[in-house]
Amino acid sequence: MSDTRWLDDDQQRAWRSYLRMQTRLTAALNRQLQTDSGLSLADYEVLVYLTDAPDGRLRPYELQHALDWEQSRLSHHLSRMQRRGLVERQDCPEDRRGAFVVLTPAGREAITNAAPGHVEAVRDLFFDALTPEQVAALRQVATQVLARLDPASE
Amino acid sequence: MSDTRWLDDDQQRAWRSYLRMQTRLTAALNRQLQTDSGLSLADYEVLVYLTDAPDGRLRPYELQHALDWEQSRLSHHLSRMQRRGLVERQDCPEDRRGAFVVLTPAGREAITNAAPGHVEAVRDLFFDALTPEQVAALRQVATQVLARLDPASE
DNA sequence: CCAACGTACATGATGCGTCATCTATTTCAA
DNA sequence: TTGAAATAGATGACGCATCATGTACGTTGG
Repeated sequence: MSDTRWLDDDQQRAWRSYLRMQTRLTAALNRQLQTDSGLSLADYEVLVYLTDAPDGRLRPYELQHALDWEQSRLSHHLSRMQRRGLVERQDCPEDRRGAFVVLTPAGREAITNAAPGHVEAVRDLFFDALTPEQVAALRQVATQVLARLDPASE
Repeated sequence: MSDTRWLDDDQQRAWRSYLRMQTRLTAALNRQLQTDSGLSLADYEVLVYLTDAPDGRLRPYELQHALDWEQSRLSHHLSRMQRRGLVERQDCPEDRRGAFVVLTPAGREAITNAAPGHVEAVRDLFFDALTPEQVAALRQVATQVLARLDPASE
């Protein structure tokens, strides 16, 4: 109840463009990964962090913070990846509540095979369409919006 | 097999920032809409287009092109919205394969109630974080990436 | 010491999105 | 005109994401 301040035409157009880019770009990247490697974007990100970890092994909560995912999303996702043989779960002796997620050889192979094509696609569809200045500007935009979303991030 | 050209550090950082903004921003907007109005972002977009149509009525394929959705996504989504009483389906006499989607009074009420809060959130989380120049730059970025994704768009 | 509280993780339900596939109708060309 | 192809739409299966909740273990203050 009150006079809502609507978006002006420029803002509307910018917003719609942004939404459309987002939808299409992630769809395209997902499709590329899926058809070329049988992985989803989410799989890919999980595997990246595991690959960079010592022994390909992390506590789920570490992964969760690195990915900025909800806890239950990660848990469900790890279950599916485990079912497909990409990761394993191990008990954690130091904290009996906890666990470890470990990259399996199949998981390591999957990310190794997937990475070149995915990077290629990101470059082709995104970076090659933009100037370095635009990339820098976009990064700045993202940073400011993130600060707005989560004032406590840093 | 060959020397993949990886992303440099700036590109990596920009890419991660972008992905994180995307995830968090849509999550925040979805949550706002959901808790304040019981609608999802997808519901909202469907209702917007229906509201702007004569008699609140469109052929599904028109809606599909306007939204830039896959056909089956729309069909499933309309089924869910129909189940909740937000829209109805009607037969189309001119093309017996086809149909109409019509806004119900409940649907019209839902979008009317939801719009101010949603616009407010978009403004607050997005536009208020950015300068007009940044908004223009982002729009340009989206346009270029979209052109890259779909050379035949226009 | 132990009760209260916090943390690590799992699970079931449900909505969302894609793919593959199916049906019905229209269109178009030989 | 008729058969092939294109178009409009629905549906089932399945992976993805969130919310609510549950369980087990650690931590801490009295």
